[in-house]
Order: sequence, then C-alpha cells, then structure tokens
Amino acid sequence: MGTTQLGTVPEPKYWHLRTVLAEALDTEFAVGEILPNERELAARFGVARATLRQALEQLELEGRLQRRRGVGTTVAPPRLGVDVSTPTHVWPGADQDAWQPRDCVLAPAPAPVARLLETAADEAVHTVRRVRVTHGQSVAAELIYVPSASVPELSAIDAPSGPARARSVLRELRRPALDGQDRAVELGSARADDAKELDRLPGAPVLVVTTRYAVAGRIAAVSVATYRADTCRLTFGESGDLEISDQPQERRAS
Amino acid sequence: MGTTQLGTVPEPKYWHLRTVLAEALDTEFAVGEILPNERELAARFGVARATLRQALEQLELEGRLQRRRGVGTTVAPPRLGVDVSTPTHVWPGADQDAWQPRDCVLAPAPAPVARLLETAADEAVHTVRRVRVTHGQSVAAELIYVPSASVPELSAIDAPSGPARARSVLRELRRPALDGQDRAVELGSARADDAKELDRLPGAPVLVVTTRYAVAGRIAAVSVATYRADTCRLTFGESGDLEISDQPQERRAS
DNA sequence: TAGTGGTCTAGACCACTCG
DNA sequence: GAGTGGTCTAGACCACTAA
Repeated sequence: MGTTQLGTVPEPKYWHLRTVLAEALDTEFAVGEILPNERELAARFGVARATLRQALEQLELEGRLQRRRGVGTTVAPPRLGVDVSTPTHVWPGADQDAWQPRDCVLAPAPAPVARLLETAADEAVHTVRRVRVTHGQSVAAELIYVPSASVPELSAIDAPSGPARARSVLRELRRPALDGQDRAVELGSARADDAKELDRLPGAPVLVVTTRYAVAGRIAAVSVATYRADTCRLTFGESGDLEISDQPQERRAS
Repeated sequence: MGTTQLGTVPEPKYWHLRTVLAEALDTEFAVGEILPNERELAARFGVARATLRQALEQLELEGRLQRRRGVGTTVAPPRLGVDVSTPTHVWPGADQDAWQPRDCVLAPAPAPVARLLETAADEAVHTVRRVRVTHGQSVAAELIYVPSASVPELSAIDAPSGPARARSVLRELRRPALDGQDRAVELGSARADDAKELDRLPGAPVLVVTTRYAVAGRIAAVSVATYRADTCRLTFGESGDLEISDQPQERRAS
C-alpha cells in the first residue's frame, strides 16, 4: 500500500462547499452584500440545509460571514484590529480609554477567578462590569475582580450600583502602585450575559483575555475580557494596521 | 413591562445540556476519563443525537472535552499555557526554542501575506514550515515567509529541501538586525495541512498568531502560526502559571 | 469485526426582523 | 404576515480505531 493516498480521500461536502463559497465571496460579492437565503443556497448546491449551514458556520467562524436571525447572511467586513497591549504599569480605566463602565457589584467570584486571586471561593469581591466600544460597535465585555483586601478604600464608596459606582471603583483602583501585569488569550464561548452585551447568541465564539494585576508581589486584581471572535483581531504593539483577514489559500506541497 | 424577563426565555436544549454536562464534568468525572458514547448519552437525556452533539461541540470548543473518532469522548486536561511573548529584537529560531523545522520551499505567498510583505502576489518567497512541540504534543504549526530581497544570502543555500534547508534559512535569517516586531491574534480554522500536523480534522478551531518582523522600517518577514485552540492558552509575559481553564459560572444579576 | 465519532438527509417548528 | 436564520428530530451511512 502506498504511503499517501491522493485521490482516495473523499473531502466532506461541507468542507468543499466552504471552499467554493469562500471563492465566491472573494470574486462575486462585496462587503455587506446579502447572500441568498439558506434554503435557496442548499437547493442550488444540491445539499441538505444542515450541510449548507455547516459550511456557513465555518465561514462565520473565520470572520467572513455574518448571520442575523430574521435578516439574512451578509458578507462581513475585515476584522477590526483591537489593541489589547497596555503599558506595564497602568491600571484599567486609568485614562479616557475605549471602555464604558456599566455596573459594579460585591459578590463571590467564579471559582477559577477566586483561585487566581487566592481568595476563598465564597469571599465577596468587587466586580466591575464594563464594555468596550469601537467604531460604534460593542466588541468586548469585561469583568474586573478586586478583593476588598487589595484596595480597602473601596468599602467607603457610597454609590449603590450602576455606572457611577463602577467609575468610583475604577478611580479608587488607581491608588496602589501597580507592579506589573500579565495576560493570556484563549478561546471560549459567550455566556448568556456577555452574549447579550455583545449582541450575539449564547455560545458564540469569543476570545477570552485574562489579565492579572500584581501589587507588591501579589495578585491584586484579575480581569476577564471576552472579545467577539468573529469581528475582532487582537493586536499587540503597534500592529493596529495589520490587514490579515482572509485565510491563506491552500498551499502546494513541496 | 419589566426590564428583565426572567422565566420567559426558553433556553435551547443544547445549551441547557451543555450546562448540565459541564457540571457533571466538574463533579463526576476525572481528567482522561471516557464518557458514555453519543448514542447512549442522547438516549439518557432524551434528545436527538444531533442535539447532544451540539452540546459536546460547545464543550470541546471550551477545551473541556476531547473527541476522537473510533475512540470516544474523554475529559480534557486543563489547557496548556503556551508562551508566545518574545524579546522585541529576536528573530525566530534564534536559540534552542520549542520549534522543530520541517521544510522550506520557494513559492508565492498567499495573497494576504503578500500584502503584508508588500511584495507582488506572484513573487516567490522563502517559506519555512515548522512545528511547535510542548509536553510531547504538537500545539502549533507555523509558516515563516521571507522575501528574497530581505535576506539576499538565502539564495546561496544549497540544501534542496527538508529540515536541513529550513534550518539553514532560519540561520541566515538572523543576519539582519531586527528593529522590532508586532503581533496579532485571531480565530481561524485549520487548513488541511495544518490540521494534519496538529492531529486534528480540517476546520478545527485554531488561534492564528500573525507576527511582522521589521528591519530598517520595512516588513522583512511575516510569520503565521496556528495554535490548537482546544488545547492551548496563549500567554504573554510571565503568566505561564495562570490557571484559568474552567468557564466562570453563570453570574447572578445585581 | 464491533464500536466510536463524523457526515448527511429531509423534513418540522420556533424566534426574530421588518415592511 | 412573510421571510430569515436557529433549533430539533430520527433516521442512514461512512471513516476510523482497537481488540
């Protein structure tokens, strides 16, 4: 038996369909244009609607399509480059950045966050919720967790809730000198509350950026920001003008 | 009308199933354990197999499950933290890093890459392929594109192809002084060749890290690295020991 | 060869948007 | 109310793995 079988691998229909559609998007459609509806596309390609949807899901995951219930499927614009790099010693909300404070509650953090903060699982922490808006679009929702022990002054804030309280907490947060921060990016799916904020359905793919803020050698705060994976490209450094949105074509073997 | 309707939103079955399964994973299963097969699980929960699969797909996307055809569905270990931060002035392959050179060809770059390099779409560029291995696992596949003009010495390399040529090219690449680099992360789906290298099926979700290398104010090289999104968490800075793998629980509204 | 996940079908109904 | 995408069903067959 040969080592590599060339013609014997039957490509799944939905994968082939994805390729065909991707080429059509490049050549026959403009950004924002509406595609024929799923039932018509499925009929046109001679496949079941579920199969056609599998191909569309791929293209949506790659940021090339946008689908909205009740409206239709449109050709997505290139992904927005969103800068997530920060000066090492700057707290969130330090200056007029792109974030809009939404609310702040005092509640126990989720278990994984509590582990990062090295607090008891049931200890209440200040939780600021804010949303990042770029080009008129909500691209990220963030939760910032601050244990009371990190910034004692927080307990003196009297605004009961809402954006006002969130702003106060962020202001007080700037008191302690920040040693540094580090960051991790991973794939996740939007929880119900984030999905609503981002105008997506629950389960939509998101890029989760977890940041730890260190003060005096300890983690003083943790933020978990979820970015829309379909419309965003996270940039670090001065790479805001990067223009990679298309998938590279299939390469030829050597 | 009230501002928030609590019981009126019928949660999709697959989403509810995802939650139930996620809790079961936390409490009843150990890492590596094999779940009952899909047909049995579907029967147990009284749903169609397709619906059950939708829930499993979510959990796989979140890195909590691993599914292998012919084998079964197992509980995934926490995601590997993979450091993707680099000193600003260091070329790839500069020292003994975790990458294994595979091959190098001289071929036209994909259109989006050519745009980044500011080369003609049909101009042949040196393309190094290498694979990143951590803990005995292939976690990323990378293509490094270097136009001949950037490093003239490359044309003198005589190794025809294979890892030897790839190593030679990476060695010559270190000649010009690197001004700096910048980086972007976005969601993509694995092409056939990358999927094979990463032991995944085509279309599997990947985190695409695009790096531009600047020399004398111009982009001298571009690398596109695709990381397995299911098993990897990309870390920047000293955050290698971050331990966020679970999704935060649903939070209570204020 | 038995058992697993992966693909595919042909329907049905629902939730949402918009004219 | 018409049209869209989202969810769901109950099957079928295929590709792959391992005993």
